[in-house]
Amino acid sequence: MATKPSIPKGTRDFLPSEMARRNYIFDTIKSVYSLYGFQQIETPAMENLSTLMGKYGEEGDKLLFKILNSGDYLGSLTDEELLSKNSVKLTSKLSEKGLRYDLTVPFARFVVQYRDQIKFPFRRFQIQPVWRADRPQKGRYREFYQCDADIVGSDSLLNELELVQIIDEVFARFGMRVAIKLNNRKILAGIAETVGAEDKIVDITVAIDKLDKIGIDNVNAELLEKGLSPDAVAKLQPILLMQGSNTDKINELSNILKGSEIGMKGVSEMQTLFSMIDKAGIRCTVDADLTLARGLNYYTGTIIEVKALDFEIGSITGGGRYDNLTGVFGVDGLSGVGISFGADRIYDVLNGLNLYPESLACQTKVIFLNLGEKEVEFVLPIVKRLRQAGVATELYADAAKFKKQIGYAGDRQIPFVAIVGESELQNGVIALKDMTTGTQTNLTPEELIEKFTIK
RNA sequence: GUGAAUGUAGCUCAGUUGGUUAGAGCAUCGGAUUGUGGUUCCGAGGGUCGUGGGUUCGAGCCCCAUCUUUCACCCCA
Repeated sequence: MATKPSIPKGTRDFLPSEMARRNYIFDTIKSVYSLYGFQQIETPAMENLSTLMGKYGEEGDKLLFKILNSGDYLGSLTDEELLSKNSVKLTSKLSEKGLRYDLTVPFARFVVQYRDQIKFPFRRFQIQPVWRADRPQKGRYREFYQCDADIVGSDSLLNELELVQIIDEVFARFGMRVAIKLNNRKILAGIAETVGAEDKIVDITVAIDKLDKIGIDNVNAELLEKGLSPDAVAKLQPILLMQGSNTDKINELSNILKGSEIGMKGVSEMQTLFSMIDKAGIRCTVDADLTLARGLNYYTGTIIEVKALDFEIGSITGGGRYDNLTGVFGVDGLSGVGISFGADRIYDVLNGLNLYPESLACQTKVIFLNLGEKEVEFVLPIVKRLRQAGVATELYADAAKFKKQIGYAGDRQIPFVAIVGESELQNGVIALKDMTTGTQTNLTPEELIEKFTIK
């Protein structure tokens, strides 16, 4: 071992105790998805670069991990190409595969490819890692899990409602307080149209997305810098500073945007969605937030973002509607809407707030100590019967010192220790020690099995 | 991609203005205690001071490069 072994930057190993917590997160999300009728799929870690490139904007392309072609990948290059040192050009020759950047684009590819086998509207969920060649920092990794649920092939706003309900249910199960923020890309388009800067919609959304972070003055400065006219910036102010209840905001918007057809469409969608949310009885707060933009530029309708209320971290869940995602793969007219839980950030929040259930500490319920050959012979069938009854049971493999064995049980946080030594063997009983209280009782094998199976 | 900070034992850190064999606590392992842990006492193992250069009689300490981790920007889960 010449150098210390290590893992690539922005990646992580997970110890058993961490996996127990992570599985709790995945299992919770999974069971809620299933409850709403979503079906699981998986796609490969790597995709053809042609599938990935150009779907996430210029920035996104830079953040794609590319996989070097196998074999003699330099052989086909001309000297001129090699000496040009043009990374962008050479990349297309050296690499034709990349690691997936998110789950939505591969899903769009999947839908197009299997459209003859899929029954629409298609509700699928997918829990897999994605990779981004970003510089890691707090809550930001190069390999992280997304937990996506999407509905494809339905325009109904009922889908948006169900996604909001899923978010509500999942975070209720986690015991986390969150705020759901909603906006609509059509409203943003309407705003751009109303201030007379349709072509600047991306710049506008990116800038106003930062409002609560950098303040109104900086947002205005950025807008001007991006080439927006002072007049347009002035017109934007009442929208940026809009206050009040969701209904107030929607009413005011419908007033401001009445000249914009697309804007009014967005307002009406938002109105419908909020009235459904009111009737459905959502536990967490749901706010209309006009400064919510979200970076991914394929969203075309509702956009959703979730923030934790008691922990400082980026958004922990996001999503929205995209009218024509499959269009880039040659199939038009399929509308989709989806959300993605950021499992790694949720993990950070649950860790920070210590919100895990007690039962996660140890899966094993009981461990039998190994106090000699005869004792093990007696214990072996009991262990088997416990396992058949579904009780997670261990048997200490080595006839080590008593103290060492019971110390092992303590360190592993195994709640019960079953002791069979010389005297227990003679009486045909098992001494069961409750590790949390320290009390110990003698039980017959039948009593022992009964005790664990009744619970 | 831009700008900063950081790096000494498995972990958290000491380490005097550069000066002999680099320390502590926790953790690990062993013993006191041949059947009772998580809270006793004793002992042991473990570091080419992130890596590579340089300055110096001499570098953990000063300089340069590089990598790692962390933070901000960009962007995002």
